[in-house]
Amino acid sequence: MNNHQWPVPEGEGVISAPPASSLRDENQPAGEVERLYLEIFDAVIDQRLRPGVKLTEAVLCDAFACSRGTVRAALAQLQHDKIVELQPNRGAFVAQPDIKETRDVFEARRMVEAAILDKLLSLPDLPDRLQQLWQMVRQERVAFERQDRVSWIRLSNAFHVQLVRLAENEVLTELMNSLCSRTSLIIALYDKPGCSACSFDEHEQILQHLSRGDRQAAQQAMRQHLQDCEQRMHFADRNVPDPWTMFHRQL
Amino acid sequence: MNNHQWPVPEGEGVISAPPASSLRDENQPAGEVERLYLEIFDAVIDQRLRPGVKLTEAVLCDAFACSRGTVRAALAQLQHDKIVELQPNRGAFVAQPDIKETRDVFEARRMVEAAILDKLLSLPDLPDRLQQLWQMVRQERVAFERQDRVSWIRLSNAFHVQLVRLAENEVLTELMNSLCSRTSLIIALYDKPGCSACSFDEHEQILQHLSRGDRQAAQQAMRQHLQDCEQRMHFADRNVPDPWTMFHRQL
DNA sequence: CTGTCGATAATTGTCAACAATATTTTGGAA
DNA sequence: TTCCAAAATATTGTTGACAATTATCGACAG
Repeated sequence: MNNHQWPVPEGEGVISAPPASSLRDENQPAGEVERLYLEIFDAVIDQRLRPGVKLTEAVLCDAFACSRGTVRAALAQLQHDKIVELQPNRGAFVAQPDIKETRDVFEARRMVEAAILDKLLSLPDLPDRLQQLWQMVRQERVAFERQDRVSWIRLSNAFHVQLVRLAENEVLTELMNSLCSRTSLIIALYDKPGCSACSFDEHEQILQHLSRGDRQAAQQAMRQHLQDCEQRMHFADRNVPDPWTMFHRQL
Repeated sequence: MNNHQWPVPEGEGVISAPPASSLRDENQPAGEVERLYLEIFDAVIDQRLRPGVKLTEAVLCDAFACSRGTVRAALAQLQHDKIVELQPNRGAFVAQPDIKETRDVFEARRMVEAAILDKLLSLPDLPDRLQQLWQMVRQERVAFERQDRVSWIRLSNAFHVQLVRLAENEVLTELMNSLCSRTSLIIALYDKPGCSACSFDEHEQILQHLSRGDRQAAQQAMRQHLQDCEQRMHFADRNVPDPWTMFHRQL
């Protein structure tokens, strides 16, 4: 299992094997549709499925050996998470967030993550809880140094999600999970590989401020981090995935 | 259309006709499943479907004259929004948020709504935009005075959603929509009808502080408003919807 | 009377076929 | 050749049926 061949927009070749663990919680009993959901979700986040690619139902249910009913259920859920766009009678496409959505997502993240930092700083044992995050930042550095872009994006998201998880609020955790996955799509569309600076460095700084209990500095660092990320997006010469698909989406 | 007979836990009689407009945005082309989604969603928010009630697929597709595939798709989406709980091979139940979830939802709301007030206060033409909200508060008062509990809850939610909408951020709006609907479920479960004080009064105060541009007071009023609402919840003698259902949910 | 086991009934999970819609190809005329 | 129309193909939307699982009821032993 798990070594299917994804539909590729152009001739990008066979994708590498998907990673074992997902960003999302695996608390549910996980039926057939949940498996498909996670499979496609991961593929989009890892950019094995580029934004704008059409997800033909027949291809999917062939790739995963399941019926179209299952595929449709999974796609419906993904649409609800804004990971795919479901056009009536046309089919499902990996979502292509526009400039407005980019602005909204990052603004929401700045708001929510600032509030979360505030709460975290009121925890008495915060430095202890931060241990695992230091570990995570080290992994980020490794992924960055060996140019492993997929792992880097995945770990970068995981950092923010794990940070929220420390607040022990399920609602906020799921919320951040959703925002992070949408951010991944945005990065896939608008970020230039060359420009993706050392964000693990900024993560490290945030951790330092947090463990020192410096509220002001932590807030500022997080705000700057998110703002930097947003401003790395280039909307002019966008990362067009596939002229054929673009044409048929009337853009 | 729209005058179906909902499955009722005990002998609560026939439900009243559902209201015309929904809380949720109706931007999508609205397929068959979207209709079902909204129908069930509204019924839950309006408490015509009480928490814990089982939603049998056959009953639903009989009530709305559609196939089970449609019903399953709608239920899957509702599960994703935490409006219904989908137990594998057991069926769908209207969600019953527990104490922890209640805490988390209200904490998330305090965080997000505080941040939103901050943003709103930076808008130059805020007082103009607040016009429609004054109108809304008046409606709340009317609903409260004629003891129309359903309209009151609906309008109370709408107030918060509309307030967020002024910030012109789609992501935040949808987020608040989700949080408000979950709040409705919580109120249905844990609030005593008698105790639901004059919250429209608190809404009015928030508006006053906002139109005066008094950041400190507005923040405090919103915080207090949400905290009051949360503390009106009584977890001891909970509003048990149906012993039969409760039993089979292993509680 | 209570609790356990087994058969029956009801409900969900999955699938395959059909109808509706959209896309591609084909054919012909300017 | 280029453009337009219409048949042909492909894909999605919907439905109904069947298999798998679970809930209900009744018989029976303790």
